Amino acid sequence: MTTIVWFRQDLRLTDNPALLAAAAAGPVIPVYLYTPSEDGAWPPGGASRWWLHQSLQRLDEDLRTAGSRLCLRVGQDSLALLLELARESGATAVTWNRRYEPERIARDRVLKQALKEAGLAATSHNASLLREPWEVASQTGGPMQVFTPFWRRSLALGDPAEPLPQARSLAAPSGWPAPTALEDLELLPRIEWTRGLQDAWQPGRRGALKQLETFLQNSFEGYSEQRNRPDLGATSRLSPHLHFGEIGPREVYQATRLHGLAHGHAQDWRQSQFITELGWREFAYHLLYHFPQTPEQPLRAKYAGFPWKTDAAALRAWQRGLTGYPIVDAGLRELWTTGWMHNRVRMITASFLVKDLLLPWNAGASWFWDTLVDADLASNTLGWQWAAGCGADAAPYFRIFNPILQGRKFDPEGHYVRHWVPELAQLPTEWLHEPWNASPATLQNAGVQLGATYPRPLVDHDAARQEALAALATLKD
DNA sequence: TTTTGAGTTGTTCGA
DNA sequence: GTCGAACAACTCAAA
Repeated sequence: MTTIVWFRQDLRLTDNPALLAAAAAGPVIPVYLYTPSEDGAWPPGGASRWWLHQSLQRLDEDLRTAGSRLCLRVGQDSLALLLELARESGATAVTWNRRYEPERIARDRVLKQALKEAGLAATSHNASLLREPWEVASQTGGPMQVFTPFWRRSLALGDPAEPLPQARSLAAPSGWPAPTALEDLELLPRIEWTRGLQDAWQPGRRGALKQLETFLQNSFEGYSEQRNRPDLGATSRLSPHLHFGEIGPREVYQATRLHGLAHGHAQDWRQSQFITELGWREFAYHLLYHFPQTPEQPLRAKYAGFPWKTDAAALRAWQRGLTGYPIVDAGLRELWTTGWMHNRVRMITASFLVKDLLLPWNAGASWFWDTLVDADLASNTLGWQWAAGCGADAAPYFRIFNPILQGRKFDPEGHYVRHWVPELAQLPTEWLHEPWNASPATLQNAGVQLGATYPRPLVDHDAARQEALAALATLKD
């Protein structure tokens, strides 16, 4: 039996249940279908497309090493493309690993039925989550909305399945479908702006494994404290690799277990902050699955009436890292340049957008969606709703980040700000996170002219905080 | 059914 | 400078 293996967000050969099952049954035709219109309101943004281009190239190389190749197609309709590929190749089965975006779930359900009606076997698998979103439930069978009990229940189900081995060999079909060039997917921008991405990342399986190994060796031990320091590079940076499935969470889980056992953490590696972060990824998918409206609508309905402002100039200043708050600007510039932002700084910049500027969280979510290489509908939605206070397990209304204190606390030497906001690099650390409070002589010595070489603060944080508290008070039913 | 305890990531104020 | 309390009320999960 020849099987079409439909790659989606599982761009790897190892721990890939769809591929393994197909390879056991006979020849396989690996395909990737680029159909952005099927992602509804959330087609991949520019940074994600760049990553996807690189990752598909790496996947094709890996498949060729295994005696196979990746067949690409572009279109509007996955079903039509799959039926056409089946006709061309004589394949009698289609298999894939599941995606969990609401739009995709609905389409996949229809598609699977249609494939079966067309006489093709159609099966799907789980490659991207430790547990299916419906496996974890409260005692009454409903969805969980608080992280800690969710994760406790998830762990109580036992360790997730071990990762699957790579298929030993991939038999080629009697004839390959007509080739489509990767360039025809037009994933790369017409204007060359991807230098910063290229310098920061190595997309693909090999880069993912290297990243994981480096992280476990160097940063796993002090992770629970150092992960909050954007100046230290102590996070795993696995998010884009996980998003595209170049490595699976089961593999990360097992590698962490092996590392933990080898380093004397026989009991407590499961409770480690790093494993808990995998738990947050699971929780994000759980929430997206059970509350499919949340990419657009606040989970807490009363927030639909929040008096957000409209201020295109302020939004643009935030997007470009020109708010006048150094830690905020550093984060947004890191994002713009590398397609990624440190998690602590994501919280700071998000809090600034929604609480200091009173701009809608959706505007921030959209910007992140366009600029992140790890843009993931589940995680992005959870993060922004958390920051805005309208999501599950949301921050209490009075938790408003002070960008000066956050900067001092988590970038104490100022290395992070100096790197991303070089026009402030000569300022003494004392004033780095609040340049407007430095004396004229200090500013002059550092070559800083507020309002000229670096913006004055867009808003006064203390006043903005009061305004946010007042706005939140209007929500009381 | 009712009750109870708890809830990723913070800041400010006053003693 | 340090420390603890207050900051709303709500929702969820489990007993």
